[in-house]
Amino acid sequence: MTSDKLAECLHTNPVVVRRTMGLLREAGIVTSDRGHSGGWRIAVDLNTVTLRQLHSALGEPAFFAMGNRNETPECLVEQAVNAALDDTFIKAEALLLERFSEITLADLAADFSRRYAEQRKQGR
Amino acid sequence: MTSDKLAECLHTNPVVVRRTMGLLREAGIVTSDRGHSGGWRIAVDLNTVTLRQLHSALGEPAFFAMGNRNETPECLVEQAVNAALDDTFIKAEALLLERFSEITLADLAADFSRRYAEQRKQGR
DNA sequence: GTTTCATGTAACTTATGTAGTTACGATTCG
DNA sequence: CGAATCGTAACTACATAAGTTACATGAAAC
Repeated sequence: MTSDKLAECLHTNPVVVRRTMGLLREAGIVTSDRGHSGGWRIAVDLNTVTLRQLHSALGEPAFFAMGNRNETPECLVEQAVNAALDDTFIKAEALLLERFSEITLADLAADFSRRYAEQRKQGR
Repeated sequence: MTSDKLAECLHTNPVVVRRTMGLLREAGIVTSDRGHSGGWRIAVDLNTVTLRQLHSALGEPAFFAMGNRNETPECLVEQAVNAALDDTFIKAEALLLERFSEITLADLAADFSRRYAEQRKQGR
């Protein structure tokens, strides 16, 4: 699929698509071809790609909105707060990563197919 | 403590302090007094205030950086992704809220005192 | 009662990060 | 060759949060 087509599907811009897909290509998850009949193609079995791999490929963006903390503050109050939160956030992140590594693109594809069949059955 | 003094401690601006502290006042956690020898005062026992209450008082800001999802998308792919993520994020949020409700300001104060004593012992 | 010191709050400015856009070069296929 | 497509740099637009200014309101000190 071309960047233009993907951008249309995602309601965004072809360049944004290329930027993001480029990261997936660096991780070996997709390939791209230039020129006529070029575009993006999945390079691996959907069963082998997990959300965790995608997250990693995309640069491990922060899970938490409160992650903008100074990790080595001089302030003792800040240190105490960090100590209290670190443990909590580390556990929550571990939980998220674990779940992410359990979900494959094949799972999502299967769920999509189910929803698609359901929608057709209802005559929409 | 005055907003000016707090702003200095927090390396921010007095108006920002008032905005935030105002939310805590609405929740009954602090009081404010105008005029001479005015400022902010804690209104409750530190043992009774949890991080969860603070979070709630501050308007329950989002925990997750990936929370900007359309909750009722037409797109079936989006629906499938949401279904996969919702469960995960709900569990993680529950974990965070649970931990937040276990941590009191008294806990933080105690940890601060410990750190302060430690620092003094080391002659800093 | 006037002065001084505070908060309360509206309005505006600044900073930051992300997404979007334009432009054009590089490459591939027909 | 020429059309299609990605690669990428550079710029713009936008949204959000923080910072700032300004001034009104209220309370204590003298």
